Amino acid sequence: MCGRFTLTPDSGAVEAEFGVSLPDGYRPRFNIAPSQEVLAVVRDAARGEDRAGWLRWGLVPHWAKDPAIGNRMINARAEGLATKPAFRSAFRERRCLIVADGFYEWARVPGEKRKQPYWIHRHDHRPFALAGLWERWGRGDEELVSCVIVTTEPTEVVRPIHDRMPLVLSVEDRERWLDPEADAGTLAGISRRADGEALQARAVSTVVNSPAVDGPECVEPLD
DNA sequence: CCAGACGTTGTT
DNA sequence: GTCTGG
DNA sequence: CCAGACGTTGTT
DNA sequence: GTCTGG
Repeated sequence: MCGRFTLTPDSGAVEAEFGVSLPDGYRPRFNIAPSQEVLAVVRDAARGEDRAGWLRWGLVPHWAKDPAIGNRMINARAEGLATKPAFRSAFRERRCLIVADGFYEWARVPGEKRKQPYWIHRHDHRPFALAGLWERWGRGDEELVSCVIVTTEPTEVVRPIHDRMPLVLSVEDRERWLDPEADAGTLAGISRRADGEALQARAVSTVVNSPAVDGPECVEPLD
């Protein structure tokens, strides 16, 4: 699955990769956890351009009575996007890119209780896009704009570590995912497999386990 | 009809 | 054990 | 995902 | 809001 990720490059590298200007408050992050603000790119149909902004991680559907439901809606299985009541409308109308340069997965250590965290990132350390959906909930002061990260089968590099991973989009699929006119077949094709081409995994310290720790020590190789 | 869920992961 | 919060 | 709480009353 | 279950 995907319950923690990183966005460590400086703002210039992110702007260059995605061709957008970043919102206020950008800083490199080494341990982004659910319920926190994540950087996302959405297509602004009115302006005919893509925009980057902050979304709260943990989808709160517009019909939710209690926004705390978002604490549990952090991932959406790609296989169910078109049919699950909680995701269906967002899948049709509100797809987005979640900007990351790596994500964490915890592997069970055979015969032990503890789990070993791994940081999965690109060889070239470029930032990339995770497939996401977003929603608006509430109005006025209460308004909450939230998102969920789509998960799928692991690629070769991730398979030994975990049985799910976020849907990493190729550069070409970013455009298809954001296209409001995208047809169901195209989206299903994209959802089937993450782009694992450039990914590698490194074991890291369990300091990353605590969401309160958000420094470079989270991604340091364990050696 | 109304009531109640609406989700994923991991673990058993 | 299960839920909430980060 | 993991960490940490999990409760009420009354008194300060 | 919309679907499923009773």
